[in-house]
Amino acid sequence: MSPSKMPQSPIDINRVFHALGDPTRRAIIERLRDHPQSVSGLAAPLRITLTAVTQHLKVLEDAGLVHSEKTGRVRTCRLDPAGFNALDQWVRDCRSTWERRLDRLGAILGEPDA
Amino acid sequence: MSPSKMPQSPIDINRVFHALGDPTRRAIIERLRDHPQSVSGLAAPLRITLTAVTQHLKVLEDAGLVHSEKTGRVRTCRLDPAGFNALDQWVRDCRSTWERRLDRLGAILGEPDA
DNA sequence: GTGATTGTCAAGTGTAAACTTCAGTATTTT
DNA sequence: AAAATACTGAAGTTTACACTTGACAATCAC
Repeated sequence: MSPSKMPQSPIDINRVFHALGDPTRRAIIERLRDHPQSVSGLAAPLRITLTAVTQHLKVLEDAGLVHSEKTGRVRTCRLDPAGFNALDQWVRDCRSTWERRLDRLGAILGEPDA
Repeated sequence: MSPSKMPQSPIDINRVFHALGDPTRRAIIERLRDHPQSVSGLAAPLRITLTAVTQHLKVLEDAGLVHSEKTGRVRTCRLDPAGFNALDQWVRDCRSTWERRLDRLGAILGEPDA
């Protein structure tokens, strides 16, 4: 594993959920779904200061949900698949467990006298 | 649509994310993955009071992630698919948008002179 | 250069919410 | 009936965090 290939630490699902727990941050994410945005571009429709947006972006980046890079004086933000993959995995895990339970239930119902 | 078939209001994704934003509540959910539990059964491994667990359960139920019913003096809690379906849908929506973007990118790269 | 745009940092405020305590209500056990 | 079990409700505390202000840094436009 080349160290140069590990820019961000492995996703902490804790951070992901905390990040998504805030409505403003989800609003930011849904804006980023359309296309990458600058910080002020993201701030415009939200009724909060630029500073607040920057703080939200920090949380989203630490969660691996957003990636950004600064070119000149403008920071361009885009969605980062990493966090979403982790989230998807968590949901999948939850679902798989109880589908297994349903399968067992189905087996029992299917063979009532086994 | 029979009114008797609509026991809980439609899922509010806002509540779902808020509910999952707390580590203790996710711990509760992961315990419920194994099998249904009583309130005190859930409280045992957590280092908080029974009251706190009850409060967390209220949040989880309002989010449609947990369903419970009281029989005698014991309340039995189990996972509720409704909230998880809504969550899954949200993740899917997010992912689909940017995969469409990747498709467009792929199309452009595939036909550089179209 | 001057001035406008774009963002960052440090420090403070205010509120939501996670948790506690304590008192109370049903149920089950003996 | 008395005691234990399993919760529930009201009210207070304390911490976390969303947001602001104000000062500053860097880049672009003129």
